[in-house]
Amino acid sequence: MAFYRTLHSWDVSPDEAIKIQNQLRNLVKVEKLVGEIRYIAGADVSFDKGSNVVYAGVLVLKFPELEEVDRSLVVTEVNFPYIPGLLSFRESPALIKAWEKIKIAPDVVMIDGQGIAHPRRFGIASHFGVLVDKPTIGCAKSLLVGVYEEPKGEAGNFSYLYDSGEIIGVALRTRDNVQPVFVSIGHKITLDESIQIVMKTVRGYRIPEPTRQAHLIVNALRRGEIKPGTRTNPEQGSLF
DNA sequence: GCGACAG
DNA sequence: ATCTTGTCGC
Repeated sequence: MAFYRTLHSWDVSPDEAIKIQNQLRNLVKVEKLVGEIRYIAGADVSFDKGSNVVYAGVLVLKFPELEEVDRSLVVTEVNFPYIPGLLSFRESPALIKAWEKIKIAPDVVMIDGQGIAHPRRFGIASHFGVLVDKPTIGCAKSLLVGVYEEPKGEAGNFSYLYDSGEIIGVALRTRDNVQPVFVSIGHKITLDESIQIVMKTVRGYRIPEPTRQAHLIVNALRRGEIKPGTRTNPEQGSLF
């Protein structure tokens, strides 16, 4: 039963959603991580074609081993459409439902989407971070806003992402000569730490393990290959 | 008005 | 996001 706070309704119009973002953006904190990282979580959602059924999941991995220690998978419905800049209002409700069932609260959460690399500096990673009051990192596969120079070809190189003259994130090469990912601060973390953590959780694929594993698991859930629930669910047997 | 636009 | 086989390159 991980903690989270309700700061607003999800049953809002796009215009109201924008107002909420402009209000909550002031709650985002940029600060160094406190203490060592013991657990890192990955969160993602999956959909069927033109369906409003959402399959959401939060996976908790031990750091730096990246072995799964907890998971929460839920199936719900959504009606808010996908609108660039308002992704959080479509995916966060389901992610929060999965989050509240987690037993092991992670020290940092990696989310498939932008953090402050957003028009109003309040992408889904920042929004989710503020709601669960945990450090979060935004790791997106494509660009939403900003300009950047192509980073050098080898893994580990990055170039800053700028928007309106300010640095909002980086284009980070996680694999040699492979399309970079876009990393930005979500909440309660620094950009440097975010970059380091992403690189430390990359295991041979472009996408770092937390979000990659979360993506694989919610897709398996959508295809009916696995059932919703928690790692500590009686129906699923014991932990180890 | 035109083009861009996380998942 | 999702629909999908083969194909090019390290």
